[in-house]
Amino acid sequence: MLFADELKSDILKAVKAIYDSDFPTGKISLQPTKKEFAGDATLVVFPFLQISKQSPEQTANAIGEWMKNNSSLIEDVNVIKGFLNLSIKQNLFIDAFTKQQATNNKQQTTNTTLVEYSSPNTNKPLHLGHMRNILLGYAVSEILKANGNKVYKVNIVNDRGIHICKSMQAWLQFGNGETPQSSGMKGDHLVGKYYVEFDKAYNAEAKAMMSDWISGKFESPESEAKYKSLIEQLESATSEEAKDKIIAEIKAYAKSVTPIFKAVQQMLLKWEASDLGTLELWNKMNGWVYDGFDVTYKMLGVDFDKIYYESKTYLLGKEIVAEGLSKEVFYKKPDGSVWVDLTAEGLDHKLLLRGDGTSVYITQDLGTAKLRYDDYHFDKLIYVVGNEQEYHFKVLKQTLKKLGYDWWDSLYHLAYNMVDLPSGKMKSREGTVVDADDLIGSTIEDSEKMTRELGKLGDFDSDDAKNLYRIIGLGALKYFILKVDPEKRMLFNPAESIDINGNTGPFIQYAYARIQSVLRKANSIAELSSSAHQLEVSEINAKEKDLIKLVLSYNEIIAEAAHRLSPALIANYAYDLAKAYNQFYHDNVVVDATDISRSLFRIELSKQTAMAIGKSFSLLGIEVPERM
RNA sequence: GGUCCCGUAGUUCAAUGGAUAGAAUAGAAGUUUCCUAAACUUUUGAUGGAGGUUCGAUUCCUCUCGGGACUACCA
Repeated sequence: MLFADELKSDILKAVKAIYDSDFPTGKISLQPTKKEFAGDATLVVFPFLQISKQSPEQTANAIGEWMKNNSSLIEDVNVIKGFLNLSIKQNLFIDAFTKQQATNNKQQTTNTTLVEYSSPNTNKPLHLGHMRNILLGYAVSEILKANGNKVYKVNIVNDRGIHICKSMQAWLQFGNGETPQSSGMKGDHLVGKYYVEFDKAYNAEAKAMMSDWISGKFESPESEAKYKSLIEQLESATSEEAKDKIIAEIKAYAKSVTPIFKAVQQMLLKWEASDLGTLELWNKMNGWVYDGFDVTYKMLGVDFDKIYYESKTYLLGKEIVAEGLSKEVFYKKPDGSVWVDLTAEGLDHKLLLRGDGTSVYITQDLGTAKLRYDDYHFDKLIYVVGNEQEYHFKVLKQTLKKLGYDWWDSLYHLAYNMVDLPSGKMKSREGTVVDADDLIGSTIEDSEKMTRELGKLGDFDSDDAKNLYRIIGLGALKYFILKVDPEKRMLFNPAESIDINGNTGPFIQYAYARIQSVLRKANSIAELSSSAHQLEVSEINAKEKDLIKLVLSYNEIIAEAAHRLSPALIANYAYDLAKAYNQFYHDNVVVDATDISRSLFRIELSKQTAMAIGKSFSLLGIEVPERM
């Protein structure tokens, strides 16, 4: 809050003077005064009652009286119940505002922070869930940067494994050599298409196989034995639940022995053996995907300082596992698998290495965490990952702790909840995902439609207009996602698309564009631009004061948002600015040739407001238009 | 079963333990001689339930009812 430190210091003096008692600064509760009451800052006096031994009103009156007589900050006070409302002298706001330009004091820290976000698989295009991740990761990075941290944005691409082999196999079987060029499809969509093709073929083959089994035809003695034993279990199962479980097991088994799946498994083995043909195909298809992702990342305006590839890092964790074994913090089971016992930490036993010596997800994450520490010696490593992986990150941290890495507590899992559709959860298998590129495209189309309906095109040429639709569409989309607290599930209705009125990106963009228009008008008035007048006002009205307060709280908001890793805070701040400006605008003539010093002041206020909006939005990765 | 997250106007979202729980949208009613009406003004309407701690609880604790996630030799 504005002047909080100065006020607190005076309040302490008051308490000392009246009650002859020292009070801990941290326990002073100061908050902005609510709109309905007179004043700028409100002191909650309940904490002082122990010292004062008086009623809340009496205490508030006593402190208020002292402040009014002795504090150089205070103009007036009023008491309502246990709340002391303090009115701060107007000229302090004016002074602070006019000095603002010179003292844009951004705190500098030497903290190195890594933010990992996006982390896509290379077998399908990005969807709405990824967008929440990407926008959150980018915004958090920018906010930390603005607060003086040294930030590196990193991405880890899951470019290897069974999933990409599925797309590759389907492409070989059904692709007829189709490429992004030949099909005109974006590379990631093309590869995603074959992932779906795989799933179709896979299910069809499994179904055929099961009907063969039912009619007594078996492609191998192993299947026959397995099937018959499962059927026996099914017959002896008593509960519906147990039966369902066995049926699911039969289905899973059928899938695992389909020809297409066996081909995929072969392919993975060949990949791991560095088979040239397989690697070539893998490189080719991953290349398509990267080209596709790049388009989407660019469209979203996000970037990375370093990209890690799992194909290069997936073996790293094994050394750590060996190290843990030698330190005896891990243990080996008779089958050769390696485990860590985290029951003392309230977790469970966790597998770190398979019996056959291959690594699992957590093995890789141990490895990449260490690699990153060696690369950057970070003070903090923030993982932007869905909250369904909370358990995973707890295990990861505790395991690193057990290994004795003193940076284990620098890892932070920034968890976000899933995005719901009106029809329920998004499921890629059921085709109920909202594709990121489609969504961006349709939002931009909507903004175009909206703009045309409003007849806003004016003197825009077609490139300008196109750019504007893009800025507004993306602004609406990004703001919509970022204004929601990450921990909350959020509901997204693609049919209704994105709001463009109300607490939205375009509302704020509009306020910005309007200010630019005001500033253009100001420039066109020769008297003002050539004027030697100083920025001088002695009095301000309520709307001006509201706006000044907001503009001046910029640094504080950034610090708070960085502390809480909360883009939503910035989004709300930008909205408050836009709203306060609109209200200010309707109550005041900004550019008034008859009152030059007043105009200069209001123009400066407009400028500062626009800057604050622009900076806030740039932290969120949202562009702001010069006109709209 | 165990662990974790979420329940706030019809709807989508806010609220470091503080005042009469804010916005937006939808509904009702207004405002364009003026720098952008994608704006502004007025109005109707909510903390799942029961206890507890506190001067004071949407917030903290316990129980309960709903929704979800995790609890894989998948990543």
